[in-house]
Amino acid sequence: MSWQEQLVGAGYRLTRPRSIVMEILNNAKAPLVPSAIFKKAQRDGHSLGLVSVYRTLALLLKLGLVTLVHFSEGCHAYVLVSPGHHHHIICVGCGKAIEFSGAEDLDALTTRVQQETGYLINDHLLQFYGLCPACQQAAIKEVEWLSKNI
Amino acid sequence: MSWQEQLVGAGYRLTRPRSIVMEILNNAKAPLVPSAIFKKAQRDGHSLGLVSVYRTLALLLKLGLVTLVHFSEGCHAYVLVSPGHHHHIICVGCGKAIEFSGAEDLDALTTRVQQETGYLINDHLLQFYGLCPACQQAAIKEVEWLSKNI
DNA sequence: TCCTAATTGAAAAAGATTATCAATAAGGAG
DNA sequence: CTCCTTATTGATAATCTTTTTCAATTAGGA
Repeated sequence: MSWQEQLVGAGYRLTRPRSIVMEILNNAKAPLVPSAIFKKAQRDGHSLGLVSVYRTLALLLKLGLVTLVHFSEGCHAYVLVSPGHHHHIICVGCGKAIEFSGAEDLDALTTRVQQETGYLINDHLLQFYGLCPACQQAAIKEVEWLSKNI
Repeated sequence: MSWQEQLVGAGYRLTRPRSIVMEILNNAKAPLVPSAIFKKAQRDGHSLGLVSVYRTLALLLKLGLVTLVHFSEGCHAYVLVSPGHHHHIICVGCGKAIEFSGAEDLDALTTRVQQETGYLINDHLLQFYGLCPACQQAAIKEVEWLSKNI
């Protein structure tokens, strides 16, 4: 299914700005930040507002047509690390983050990806997202309450 | 080695603002953004400039005492995804990103972390960073040139 | 071709981050 | 313990990113 079909299928209109953004992303060899997409569009002679770039990206993200790439700089949250532990699992309910060990588990994957892609890997970013035990309990209680009162 | 020793050992001074930031991070149950650290300090009656929070975090990051946590929102770069492929390896030389498959390799780790932490995992973020083949070549040429001309 | 509602763009607001520079304070020397 | 030097701080301002607002535009069905 083409992205146009996905877009229309989800009830959105196929518009000029959306086509421009998709075309630019399609021709890009590296991830682009919104302002870069905006500038590229201008250089290509397209009329496109920066705000529309933001809105289009948010939509494409929702549709799963694009994904985010995290560089080391930017706006992030900070947590302390223990020696040797550099991976976190973050609760999407309350934000609580705890560390977990297991970088070794990535070794096999790292080696394989290096061979397949030809890239020389020297760092990685791995994070899990989920519900902490407390938020799981809260979610269960919520469901119980709903089933009893609705 | 305590963080104070690490700080001083690296040639930095042990100051009030740095202690406050470390204490707040130490007591935090979730990752904190700079402004949240700043507000917490104010609520605790500490005098601390927001700018110092930024500077302190940058320093702690350099020393490896804190790490970044990436939430799904925020300022990031965007790339297209292929169906089923949601992981990227990004060249730190030129920014070029390509996808790789292998989410299955995380299954065992996911299961183990779920058991160990009690979290219910429903998403993850995995990215590799390294040098693409072209940038590796460029790096090799650079070294050759240096060894010949210096 | 017309109509309606989704979408856009410009401007402004809100937030986040960085640069500047005089005032302050950490920590070694005496 | 006091003084001195210099790293560090905090206030202000500048810069940049992202979101909000709202009137004008336009996609796509009638």
